[in-house]
Amino acid sequence: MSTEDADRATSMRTSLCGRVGTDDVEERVRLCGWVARRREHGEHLAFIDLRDHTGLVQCVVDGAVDVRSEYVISVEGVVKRRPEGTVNDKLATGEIEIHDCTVEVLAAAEPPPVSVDDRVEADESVRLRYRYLDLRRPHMQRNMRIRSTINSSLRRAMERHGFCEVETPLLWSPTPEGAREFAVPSRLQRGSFYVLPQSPQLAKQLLMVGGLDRYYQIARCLRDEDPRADRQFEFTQLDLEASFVGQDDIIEIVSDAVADASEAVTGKRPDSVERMTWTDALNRFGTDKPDLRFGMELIDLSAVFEGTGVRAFSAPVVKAIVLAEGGTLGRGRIDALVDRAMGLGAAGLAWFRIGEGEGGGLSLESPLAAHLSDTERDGLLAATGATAGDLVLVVAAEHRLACTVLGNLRVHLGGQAVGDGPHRFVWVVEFPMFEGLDDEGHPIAAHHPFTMPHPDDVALLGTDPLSARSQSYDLVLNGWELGSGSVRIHRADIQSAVFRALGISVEDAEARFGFLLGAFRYGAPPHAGFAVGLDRLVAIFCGEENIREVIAFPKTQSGSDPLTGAPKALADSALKELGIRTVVPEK
RNA sequence: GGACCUGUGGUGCAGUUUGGAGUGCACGCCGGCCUGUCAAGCCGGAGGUCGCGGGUUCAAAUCCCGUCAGGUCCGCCA
Repeated sequence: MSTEDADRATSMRTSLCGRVGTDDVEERVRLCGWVARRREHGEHLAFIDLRDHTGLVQCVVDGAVDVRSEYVISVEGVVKRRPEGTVNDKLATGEIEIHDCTVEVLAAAEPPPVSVDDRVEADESVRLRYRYLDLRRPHMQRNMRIRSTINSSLRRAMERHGFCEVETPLLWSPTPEGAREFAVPSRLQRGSFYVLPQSPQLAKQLLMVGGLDRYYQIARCLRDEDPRADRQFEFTQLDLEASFVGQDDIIEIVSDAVADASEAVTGKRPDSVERMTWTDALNRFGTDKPDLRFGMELIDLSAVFEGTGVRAFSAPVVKAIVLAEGGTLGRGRIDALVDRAMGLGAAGLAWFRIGEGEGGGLSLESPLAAHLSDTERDGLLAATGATAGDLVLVVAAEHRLACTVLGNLRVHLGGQAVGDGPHRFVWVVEFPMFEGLDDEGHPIAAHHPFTMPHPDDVALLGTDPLSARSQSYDLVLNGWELGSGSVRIHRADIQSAVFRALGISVEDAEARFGFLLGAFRYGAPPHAGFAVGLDRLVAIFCGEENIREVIAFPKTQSGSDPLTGAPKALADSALKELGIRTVVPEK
């Protein structure tokens, strides 16, 4: 991480706690910060560890100085080398200390309800209630600064590529479809509402029609969907859109930007970013966001069990994963895996412990083993390549389900903590245009209705829409979806065909997206774009498994903010002004 | 909307399985001692609606029901 804190001298301080060193010996300094700890040694000697965002420095003071934990003080004194034998090599400033100190209390403090020490764990709800104290912890300071470093390197990358930063409205127009939107009542037009944008998607397309050529923004997006470890109501994206570009141009630009960010944080650029098709990702990893840090790829056993007599394997697709040395898993653990698979929709999960057979071969141990023919047993062993001590897990189901269930088990069994290992970026391309059917039998847009179909599949829109691929692409890092983008439709005929496939009538489209379609009538350049989820990117670079650790003031899973108490009831007068009556469900 | 986990002095935990007096540990806090500590040390002290409500019982932190809060996940996230 680059920490260029040149000269931070102000009218109140001459240096920073963590920056005072042996070069400053015999210098007179004035430092400001918080009292991290105080160690008393009788009437006329005490040590104060003074903390600011750069670190700790030890101040030697008279025992009469009455300062306590988290007092804000300024200390003026002389930097001295520490006496022989008292150097603390656990401290960056451990070779020196501040002597002859004059201490001024700038603000007294009550004992903090949560420890500011990184080594002391605290419950997250307490941390969030006192987030301002939690943020003082070196760990949170580090995360906030990594986030800032990433932001600035992304901005620099975008500027270098000729992108223009434009701010788009937060008060936007409802476009029913997609994520649930946060509504904002209009005071001047009672009964009407703005919504907070799920993303600046439509705005940035209008910017392309507006001839901006290349737009970017570090944009806040808001979606009223249940929060998770990797999701908050509001989140931040590096949002971008460019004209006269295709998929490869966007992939190149975004790859370059995230490589810059990676280099800014870790000091080295990631290896060239792989690409795989959505179909490959599903078949090999059982997910559209593969974690490439480990193997355990899905193995297709459909051919082995074609026409099988084993009822459990009579399904369109039979797939497996091998858990190396998983044979030692007890029945309890295995049963839990079966439950997990069934919870994900599988009819069951078959398992085979691989053992040493007679005559040097391999044997299968499983409730199903006796039902397998010799050919099936050999086929299973050959296809999986499993060896003695391994555990083979098999799911037989419809194709998509078999893949996703095993993909889930693969991550569950083989996945590592977010912070572990290298950063394995991968582009997943050629997503399907549509995913499944809605209640009325219309295909559901996989990305959004403005996504350009794959050039080879335009004709499929009218005949077999579910087989049509799109020109959309996701960036995946270590199993986390970092962002997605697509080439957009700029031609009216293709847009009509997509709306038709989606079951959106001309009137419907006009009512919902009329402003965009209108804009497209006046000369829309071919354009494409992307959005990088910054919270997730920062979390991974910080080694965090939860994005709340990289957000200054996050909300809980039920959407409240323990610090402010939000959300709260509005005063009746405010409601009246907005023309709102609330209906609270009876308890 | 659903499943599971957690809730015990300011903080982190043990105690809950097998009901028997708010019992214990560590940190912090307050007071005292201490001139080279560095998560200082030693001595003493204060601090509790065992999340909340109900039930079972002679007796509930402990068992049962409900509820609230936090977390993980499913649904949801064009």
